[in-house]
Amino acid sequence: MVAVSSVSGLCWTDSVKIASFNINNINKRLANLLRWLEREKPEVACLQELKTEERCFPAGALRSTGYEAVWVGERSWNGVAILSREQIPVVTRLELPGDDRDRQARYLEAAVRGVLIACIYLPNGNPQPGPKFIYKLAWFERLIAHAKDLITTGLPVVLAGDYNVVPTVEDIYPTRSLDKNALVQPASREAFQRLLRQGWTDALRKVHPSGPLWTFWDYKFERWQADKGMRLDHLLLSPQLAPLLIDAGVNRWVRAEDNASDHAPAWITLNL
DNA sequence: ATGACCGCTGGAAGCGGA
Repeated sequence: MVAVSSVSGLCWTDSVKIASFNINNINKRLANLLRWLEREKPEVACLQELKTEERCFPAGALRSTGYEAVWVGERSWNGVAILSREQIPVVTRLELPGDDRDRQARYLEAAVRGVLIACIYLPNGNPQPGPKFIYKLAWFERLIAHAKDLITTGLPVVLAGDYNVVPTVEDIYPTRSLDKNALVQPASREAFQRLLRQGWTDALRKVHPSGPLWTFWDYKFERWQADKGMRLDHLLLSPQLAPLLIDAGVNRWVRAEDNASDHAPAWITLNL
């Protein structure tokens, strides 16, 4: 918990930082992850692309840094985790409802500090068109259906993760070379907008209504050095949480480090 | 516009990623 003064200056309230970070292999980048946790000290961190079998998840190193964790994983690909400082997250779901045959580790849900946290790794969908794009859109429909159930409960919920969607033209550097890419397709953007219209607030855009807010820079073609990125990682707030939003941003310094993931953490602070 | 990345798998090029 970090104490921050209220607008009135007459009282103090507790601010809770919640972050989402596509780590791109948690064991390969464990030192990067621990540096980020120690410097930024989020109360809650949602991680995607663990790329490790469950038995190789570095729970001990995280506990030594002050974080309890829950996770789902599979060999080589995917994998998601929810980290919480000094409090064990209470798992409510280990998979996204709607398709019993889908074994990919892309969804995890847990209660932390009175908030329901969903950690999301939405399928990339490339190449487009093709079966992977069909899977992406089908997964998106399952997410939209489940998100509707969550919002109906009236609980405080954060939907955090790598959505693999560039929501608008303002969320990517100027280019035409990706026009066929799954991340910018009208069907992908329409699904994201339909999710928002249930009543979710896109927290980073609420705090920063316009301008670049990149969370991903491709390893190829020196995209980081040229600051040609995209906004793919999003934290969506249920209606009762939206008024509690204090601040939001991107920890860009993480992307500049040696051995960095191609994503940087996106974060919010809430006045709980 | 295209493209020169990264890491894993398997044991070589091919893949997934975005």
